[in-house]
Amino acid sequence: MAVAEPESPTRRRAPRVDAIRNREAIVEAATAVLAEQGTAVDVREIARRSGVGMGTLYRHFPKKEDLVHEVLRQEFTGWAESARREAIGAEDPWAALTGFYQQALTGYARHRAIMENFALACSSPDLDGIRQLRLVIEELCARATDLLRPGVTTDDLLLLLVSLGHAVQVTDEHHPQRWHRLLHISLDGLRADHRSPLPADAAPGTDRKPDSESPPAVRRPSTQDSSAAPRSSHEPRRRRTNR
Amino acid sequence: MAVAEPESPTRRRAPRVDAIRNREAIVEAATAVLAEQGTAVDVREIARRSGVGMGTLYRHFPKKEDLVHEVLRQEFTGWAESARREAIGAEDPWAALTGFYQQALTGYARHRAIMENFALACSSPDLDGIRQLRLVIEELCARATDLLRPGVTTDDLLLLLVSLGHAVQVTDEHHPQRWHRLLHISLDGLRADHRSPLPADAAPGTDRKPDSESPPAVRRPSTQDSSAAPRSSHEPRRRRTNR
DNA sequence: CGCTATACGGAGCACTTGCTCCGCAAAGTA
DNA sequence: TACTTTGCGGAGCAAGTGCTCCGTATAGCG
Repeated sequence: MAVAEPESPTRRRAPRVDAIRNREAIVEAATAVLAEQGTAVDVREIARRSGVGMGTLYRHFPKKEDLVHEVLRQEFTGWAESARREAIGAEDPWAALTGFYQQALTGYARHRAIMENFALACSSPDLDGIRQLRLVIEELCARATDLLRPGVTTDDLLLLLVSLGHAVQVTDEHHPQRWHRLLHISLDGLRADHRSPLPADAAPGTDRKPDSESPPAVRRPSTQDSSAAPRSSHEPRRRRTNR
Repeated sequence: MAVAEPESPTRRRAPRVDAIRNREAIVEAATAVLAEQGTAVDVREIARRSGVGMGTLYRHFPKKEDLVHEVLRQEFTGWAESARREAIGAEDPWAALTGFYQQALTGYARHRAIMENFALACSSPDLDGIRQLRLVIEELCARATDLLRPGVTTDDLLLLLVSLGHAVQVTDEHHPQRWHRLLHISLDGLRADHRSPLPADAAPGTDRKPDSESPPAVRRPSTQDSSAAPRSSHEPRRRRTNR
């Protein structure tokens, strides 16, 4: 079957300069808008800010998702690179770790689209920048291993980052510095002077019986819900004999 | 001016039984749906699940917001009551505190609408249930004050709750137990054996210069952005002389 | 300059979602 | 039962949003 020709005989012209300029303007505007408002923005807003029509935007990025992906790719890659530079620069492993959190929470936790996707992407990183970021954290974790309490994993550090990132967003408007206290507390909790072992990640044979105690009345939103519900909760209630 | 008459001369009939039944069905369905999907649900979905038409739903709750508010009121109040019961029941202050977090994160952190509004509502609690919840935490904090590191406030505990609640939601699908490790770490960081003082909440004269170091390139989404931007970032780029 | 491949803009389509309107059914009353 | 008041359902409106279509402009090439 015909493979996409690596160098077609009928060479396509190089892209026009205005096309290149427009593409860059779109990405630039999208970066700002996605940082401010997250991925829920109206595409028209991006088009307006970049001074470009909808047609132009959609030729360069056929789906909104494509544009978002491109922006996130750039942002995460840039983040990973600067984080790696800082990590290499610091000689004290603990300072490197705390510095990483400071940088991340001060600089990136307010980027709405980044934080929206960071959590998702951590489980299945489809973006290369995220993989690189994970590598940096792995390295920080490895270097500080003697200072960290035993059993702390890269995933713990990542989840802490996501968790604190949310705290930053939540407090940003009214108490923009409050998250520092939480970071301080968490980092202290990570230190090696705590000998008590951390609970297992996935608990196959936990001693907590599934649903016997505290959580009252709030149903699990996910699947398995139906196992406890008397009827499929998506089915409309039987309507009373009307009219 | 005429106050709403406490007992009008023309007494309105009591509401019909079917109206009462429908109202309850709506609230019940809305509770489930809001827990599962958050406040972004389609109102039609609530109507369908409660076996009621749109007209009925909107007579009982003229705005979607009214329905959401009613559901959240009930949920937060129930949460606060059960939390208070548990807090009173426990004799060990530390066990009471950890038990509260366990209950909250196991039972309520998966309730999407609750978590959406919890953060917002903590700053300006418009719901009575949230105020009650805060009181419970205040009490837990006061009772455990000797076991907590100096300077820990109710707001710290609340922010920690919001932060960990997000961690629960994020990991719920693929690693449903992982948040326990983070809770363990955070609680250890809260203990009294840490003597290092926590950073100030709002830092009026912080020694960190505003924008001199780490945070690279990510613009603050909120106001004050314009102070650094060369032009109002909401204004479209000057279009090139076209056609 | 003239020609053509390339790129552009924005009206408009399709779909979603909050909410309304109104003809009709049913509960309550006598 | 006859009648009034209250309540009901769901089609449909208005506004928002992702995306397309197509007539027109322009960059690049000779």
